[in-house]
Amino acid sequence: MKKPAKPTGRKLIPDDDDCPVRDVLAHLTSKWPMLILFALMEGPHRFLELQRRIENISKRMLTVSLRKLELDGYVQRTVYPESPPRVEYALTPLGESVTHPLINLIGWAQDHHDEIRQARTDFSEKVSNQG
Amino acid sequence: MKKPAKPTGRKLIPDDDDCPVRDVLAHLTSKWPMLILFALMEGPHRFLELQRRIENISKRMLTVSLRKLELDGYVQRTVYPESPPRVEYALTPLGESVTHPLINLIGWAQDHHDEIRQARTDFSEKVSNQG
DNA sequence: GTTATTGGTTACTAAAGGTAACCATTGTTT
DNA sequence: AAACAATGGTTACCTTTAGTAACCAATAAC
Repeated sequence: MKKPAKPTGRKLIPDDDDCPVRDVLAHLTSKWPMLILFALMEGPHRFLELQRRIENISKRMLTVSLRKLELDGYVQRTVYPESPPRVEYALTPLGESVTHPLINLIGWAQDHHDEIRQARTDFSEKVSNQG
Repeated sequence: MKKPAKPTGRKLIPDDDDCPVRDVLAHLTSKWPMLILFALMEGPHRFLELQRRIENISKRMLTVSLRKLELDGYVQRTVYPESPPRVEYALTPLGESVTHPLINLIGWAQDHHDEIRQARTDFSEKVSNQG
């Protein structure tokens, strides 16, 4: 059953699967994947190096996030058959490519962090004044 | 109890609350908030206009996402005391400002969407070949 | 033989995402 | 008058994701 035509405006995005916002960015821009990509910008890292580098990330979340980044082609995982095992994670060309728009966004966030925190304070005060 | 000094590398980010990635971007870049910001770039919208515009978003998710955007100062909510009620959502200057880095990111995602889907296919094949 | 290192996995709980039904108000249709 | 639609939500509920702590096998050092 097709959806009935909606009266107002046109669709913002054609379709769930074809929508880069939903399909690409939601994977990329959540908390841990972004921090992992930034760590890897400085060169390949081993698993526990990444964990030590990114405070407060658990092994599980690191594994899960790295797998997602590998799945989408941002990160290359290389296992060296040594003992204890050595596993290196490195950016692919696609991963390097995406760091540029992400760096812009990070820069914006740093520049406006105080402003956003002020907005949160103002909002709380406004709400409590209104009852 | 303070954490013992970690031996390898320095911290990527000083502290959870001071980290713009965790504090700013994770709020901003998830699926619905980004789509809402893009809709509002074309001008103020009413609640149900937004819902019709952004396919598959429920009223609850729209409310929740709009409240977050309002809290962080990206969106201004204005109630006109009419009946039936009229509520308009519009970008603040901060909200307009953040659209620029977000548009870059969207552009990247559109340009590389096929590449990412190919990477997913390749990864699935690689995994199934390895057993 | 206990400890530490490696790179994870498993079982579990807490939080967020998401749906369908409902609400009060007013205006329009029957 | 009764039913229906439109407004902008809220409530109760279920599902999916995020996140934690404990555990694992293999090897080397003490």
